[in-house]
Amino acid sequence: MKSVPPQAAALQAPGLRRSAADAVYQQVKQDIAEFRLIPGDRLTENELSLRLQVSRTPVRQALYRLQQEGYVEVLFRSGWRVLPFDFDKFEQLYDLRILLESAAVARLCDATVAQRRQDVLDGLNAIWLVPPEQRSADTVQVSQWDEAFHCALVEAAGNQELARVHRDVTDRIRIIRRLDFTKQARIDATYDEHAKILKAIGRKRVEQATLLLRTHIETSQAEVRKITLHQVFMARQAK
Amino acid sequence: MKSVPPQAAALQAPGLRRSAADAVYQQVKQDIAEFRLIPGDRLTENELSLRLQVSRTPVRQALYRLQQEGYVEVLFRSGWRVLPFDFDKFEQLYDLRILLESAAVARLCDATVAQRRQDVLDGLNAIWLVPPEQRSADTVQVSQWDEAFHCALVEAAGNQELARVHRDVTDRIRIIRRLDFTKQARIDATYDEHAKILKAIGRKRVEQATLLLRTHIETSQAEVRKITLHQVFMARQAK
DNA sequence: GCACACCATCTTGTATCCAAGAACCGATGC
DNA sequence: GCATCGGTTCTTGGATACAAGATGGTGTGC
Repeated sequence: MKSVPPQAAALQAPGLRRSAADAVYQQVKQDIAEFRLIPGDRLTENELSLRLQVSRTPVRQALYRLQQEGYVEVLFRSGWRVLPFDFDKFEQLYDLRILLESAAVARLCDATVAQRRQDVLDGLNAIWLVPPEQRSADTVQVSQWDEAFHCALVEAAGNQELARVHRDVTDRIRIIRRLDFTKQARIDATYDEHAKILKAIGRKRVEQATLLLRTHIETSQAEVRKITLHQVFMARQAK
Repeated sequence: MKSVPPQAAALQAPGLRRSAADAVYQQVKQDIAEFRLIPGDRLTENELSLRLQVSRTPVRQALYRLQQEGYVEVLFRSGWRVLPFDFDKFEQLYDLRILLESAAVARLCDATVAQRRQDVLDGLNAIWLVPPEQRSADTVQVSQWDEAFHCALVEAAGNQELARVHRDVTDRIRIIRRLDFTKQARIDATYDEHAKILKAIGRKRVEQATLLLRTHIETSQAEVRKITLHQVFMARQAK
């Protein structure tokens, strides 16, 4: 008989061998992003290991990884805490995001555009350069596409390290960024602005493309600035 | 693999309470940076725990952290390996560094310079704006000051997230960057260029300061591009 | 009622134990 | 001589045991 340690079904991704520690990491990160764990919440390793049916070892591995990435902190012999909201930090992450994406778009406008980059741009055009009646009204869908849009631009610029840092930033602002996609007006604006940016890149207008991108992100940043803790709580209740 | 002497003493930092896992992390990272562990070297958790006189638990914690930061990789049930040199990656990290530091310096030149930033600049001036006869000839010292110079500029710009990413980049390129400070000519150039950059920042010449900085880093990048694996090995033998 | 000491409980940090599989080495068949 | 099979050792991933200290509640002195 094959002895298998008891594990929650959610931890066994079919066809994808990942360690228990990875599974715990993904789960907790998702719990934070989807407001099941609220910034400021306390948690213990025992609690998590009981809930996810693994021992403390992979739980600890996951928590330390999340700590390094700035999601949680360990209180010496006194449990863990999901880091409280720090609006300054979001502001700085948005700043960093503008810097990284502007640089990426500037490079995309360069004369020497590889075929692979063109493929990426074609793929994005197929999503964002569509007639108004073909636009998606699904907020979750548009939210995911928006992330993918910005990540794809950076990936296509060719610097993997830059792309990695950008992915980290994307992960960290996700929790607050998604609150920006609840209004239809913001979705429409996103379609309009992404279309303009793509057209500018296609015509290799460096100045125009970077300016449009910067304005686009700053608009989102300004919206996020209006978000209050109260609103975060409301979004959680709605789940 | 070259046998490394036990360094249990280094694990007991007096007055500084840090966990065994932190100590192992620092030790291994330093071993890599100082060529005691060469890219490509294999190592096992048992070996490390014996050498550093701790159990496998903190060793594993440290290794996983180093893996996340891109220093080592785990081979499933077959030990660990210091990641081989990837010159493309260094190139990309230098690119990213130029981007981050240029942005920081541009902000430092802004009209609204806080007092704290001025303090940082004064501190840097005291080191780099000295008469030629007062310049340090100690390559290790200058190498450390060089790192501190660039990090201080970024810190002073006020975006902590940007500074954090920049610190990570600094850590990752250290191993190859220090090979750039073996020649006296490069040390002299560093003094000259840092002085020019500081003066430009002091006069708030944005264009001039960022251009000088970019050229300064690109020079270093070009030197690094000439470095071969052979040279890395030589530097190690000299230890 | 209130401050304080003390003790039981809880939590993380570290050590050790076990399971599953990779690697290696030697014997064996031909 | 050479390939192959088998088992022994080694390695990581995970589970459990133990240690040191933080926490919180309770009882006591006043």
